[in-house]
Amino acid sequence: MKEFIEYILQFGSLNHQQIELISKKAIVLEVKKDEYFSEAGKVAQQVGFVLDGIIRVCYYNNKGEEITKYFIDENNLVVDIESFDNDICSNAYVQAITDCKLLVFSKKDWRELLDTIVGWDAMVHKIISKALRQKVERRSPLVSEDATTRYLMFLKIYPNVINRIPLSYVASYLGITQSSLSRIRKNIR
Amino acid sequence: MKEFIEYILQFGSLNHQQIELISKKAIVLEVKKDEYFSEAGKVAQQVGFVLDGIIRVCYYNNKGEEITKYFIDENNLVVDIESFDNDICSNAYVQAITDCKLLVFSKKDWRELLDTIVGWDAMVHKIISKALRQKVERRSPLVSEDATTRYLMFLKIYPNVINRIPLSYVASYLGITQSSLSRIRKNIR
DNA sequence: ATCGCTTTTTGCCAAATGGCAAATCATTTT
DNA sequence: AAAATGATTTGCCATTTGGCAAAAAGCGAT
Repeated sequence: MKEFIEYILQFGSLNHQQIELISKKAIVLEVKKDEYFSEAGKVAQQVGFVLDGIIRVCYYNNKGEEITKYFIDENNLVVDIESFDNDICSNAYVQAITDCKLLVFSKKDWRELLDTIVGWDAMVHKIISKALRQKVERRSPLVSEDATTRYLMFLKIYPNVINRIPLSYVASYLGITQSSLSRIRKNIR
Repeated sequence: MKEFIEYILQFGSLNHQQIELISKKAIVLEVKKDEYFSEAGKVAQQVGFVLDGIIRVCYYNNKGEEITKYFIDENNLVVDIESFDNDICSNAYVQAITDCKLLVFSKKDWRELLDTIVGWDAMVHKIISKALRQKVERRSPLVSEDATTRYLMFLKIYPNVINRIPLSYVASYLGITQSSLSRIRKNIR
């Protein structure tokens, strides 16, 4: 819980009472390795915050290939915001790729907080904008780099992920095959 | 001007007086082909709206290659928001790639509007969020596709850009060489 | 330690893309 | 029209990456 409060206070200030209100709504949810936090074709119902573990967001492209869009590790928010906000079906799977412990808010509670806490709305906007900017900055530069550079960029961005998840997820994130990635790693050593 | 008002009204409602206030602050700016609207190393000073022409946003990567991050065509907002909001130096060039006519707001005027018009702040948030989401959705899927698919995706996203700009910009957007792109176009015909 | 399962590496060859320079095409200037 | 300039295409070959299947390595359960 402490981690989450610290996280949100980066984006604005709240008094004790407001923090208390928010804290009371959060519950701890465990999601086992390979289970889904939310799924394509369904409406996202929760906002989560990763206390422990690694999540990935993925989808299937036209050719049926599974593409990992990004990873989310400890002390980051996890929510399919487009789906959650607009009550529309998501087209992405949000999957735990290690056993995870999350702090979650139901949509009802989350909306209550937005209506109750003055300024929370603006803070959430900031949080979401920052997350979106991060997504642009992280994935889109990969487009113009070769496979080796992509892998090195991945290592910089997610330094504590590489040893905890299957190589195939990283390969699909980088847009290269698993065997290419394996060869690249050999060359780097 | 009409175009801009229509554009912003998609994101919320404003009364006549508010629209008047906003309209009064806007001025028309012409930017000639190849000139810059804002530059890397400087702080973005204006918010623009493209009335006519095409803009691109680009940067130089580690290897000194010029990378086009995205294009902005008619009836879209153009602003280096990170730089503009936080008064920090930008790392991207915003360049007219055809002769352009823009509607622009100075930072001072823009901030005055944010302080004056109730709800404008929220609308701007929505506009920026949508633009960010669009960037994620457009560029990042390219990572996992081959060059031909990337080009076809580009055509879908920017159908009225291809005949108005040099091929080299498209190639740098797609992360492929100009000669590869030329061959791909031959194969598609 | 062994078995069974999953993940990662490797070999072999094919396909895609890059690099560079020359040729072609298009557009503007004189 | 001719010349000059810039953009695009093409040829040739090198390099990178993919595809597929087998081998090797890692890991938990017995």
